[in-house]
Amino acid sequence: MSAHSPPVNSSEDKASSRRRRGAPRRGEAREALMQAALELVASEANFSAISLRRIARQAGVVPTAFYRHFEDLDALGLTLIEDTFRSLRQILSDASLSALPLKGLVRYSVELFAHYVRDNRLLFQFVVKERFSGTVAMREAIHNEILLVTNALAADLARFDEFSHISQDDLRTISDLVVNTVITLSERILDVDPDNAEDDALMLRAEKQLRLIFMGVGRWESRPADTDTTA
Amino acid sequence: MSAHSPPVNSSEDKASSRRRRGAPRRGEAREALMQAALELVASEANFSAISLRRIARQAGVVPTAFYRHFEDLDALGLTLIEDTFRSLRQILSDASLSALPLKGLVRYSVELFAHYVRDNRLLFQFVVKERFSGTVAMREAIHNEILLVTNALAADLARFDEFSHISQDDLRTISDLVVNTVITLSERILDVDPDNAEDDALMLRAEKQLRLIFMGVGRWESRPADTDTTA
DNA sequence: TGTACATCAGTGAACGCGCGTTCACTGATGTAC
DNA sequence: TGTACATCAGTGAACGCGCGTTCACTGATGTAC
Repeated sequence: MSAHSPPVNSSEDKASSRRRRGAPRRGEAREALMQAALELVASEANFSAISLRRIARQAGVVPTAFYRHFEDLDALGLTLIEDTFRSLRQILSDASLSALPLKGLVRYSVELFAHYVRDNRLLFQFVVKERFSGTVAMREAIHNEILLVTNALAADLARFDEFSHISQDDLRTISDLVVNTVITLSERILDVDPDNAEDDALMLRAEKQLRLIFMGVGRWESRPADTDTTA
Repeated sequence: MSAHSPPVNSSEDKASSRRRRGAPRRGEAREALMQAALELVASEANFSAISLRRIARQAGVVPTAFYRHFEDLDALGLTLIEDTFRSLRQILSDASLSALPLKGLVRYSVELFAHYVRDNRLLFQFVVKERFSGTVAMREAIHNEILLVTNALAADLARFDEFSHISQDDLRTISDLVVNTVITLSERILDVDPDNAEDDALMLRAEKQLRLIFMGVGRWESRPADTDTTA
């Protein structure tokens, strides 16, 4: 650009490079800020590395507008985590897994969960990144929500006759292993291109691992005997 | 402090609040910078949230000294990850697990690993925090190192007669599940006070989960038959 | 339906601060003789 | 052992920049009449 260019150009350039979307309509800024934070975290960094000003810019809003909706960045982060898990809890209770026959349950659950993770990519990417690196409040919130899911799974498992020989405590230990395996699956799905066929291989592996676990449960006694190969 | 205090005091205050340790001796600054980064990440944030200047201050060194040892912060981060895993690989190969009897191996491995994690708290806390939230280069480095450990475990398992009926591919799937379980154990140990007795409960749970997995392996066939409860 | 008014979401200027990086420098350490 | 010199780890001043937060403001929307 020559020094004689009319100033209006540089002003337009500045506006387009600093704002990713048109200014949101009145009342939509809160949603726009949350979406902007998710997009920035997913596309380049973690939450602690993006600034309030960058989020506002991405949302098409002036930095000070942020304070109309959130006290600070922490509050925004916690809201995103609450949103993710409120919606996950809904999905899981709608699915009412314990009403289904045990046969085929593993495949069905893995597919349900993988589908849900793909449908909520940005939210899950956020949670995965912040689970260990977020603020104490964010990490505790995530940890507690995962604990709720684990306990709910243990309660669901307790309703199957096949597991009646397992103690409550052992059912929680088993659920913990299952939940960790499913979390690992989500982390991997999120690491791969959205419509990559590799997803299928990841799901198959997780399925195999879960079936392996339930095979072990078949032989499990809550006071394991010496039949244990590695005791 | 009154307005009449001699200026020398404020100068001393400033020095002590800005420098955590005495200036390192010549040639020790590189180590001091790495240690400072680990301390800051462990005690308050993740790597992307701490600045070059904070690290230098914590190390007792002027900010520009940083450039004598690392090209930028990324280079420091990658060095810390390489260090962690070089040392972990050493431990694991020294332990030569495949030379031990299968009986008792789970307990022995869990204890070895937990001990090692506790002995290298800061390094592991760094890796756990950066595994998903670090730069692409850091995440890839960590991912690749974990893959190496998983493959080594699969190779070790292949040497046991007890697993001769399992295909190479399934051994990797099993090793993957084992490694993920052990990673989860480390994350939990690191989340708890260094000398907290809760560690024992965490180790017992991980041990149970691993024994459960190996019980499943006993029933596993590489082309699983209909005996599978949940197929 | 039309008008006056209150509310409050969004604005834009301004502030002081810590940041990463540059540069020319200093002075301790190791080496050659 | 003693001296002269080269190296280069560590220094300190300086820069321009984006940051979070404050403040007084504007003007669109919803409500009362």
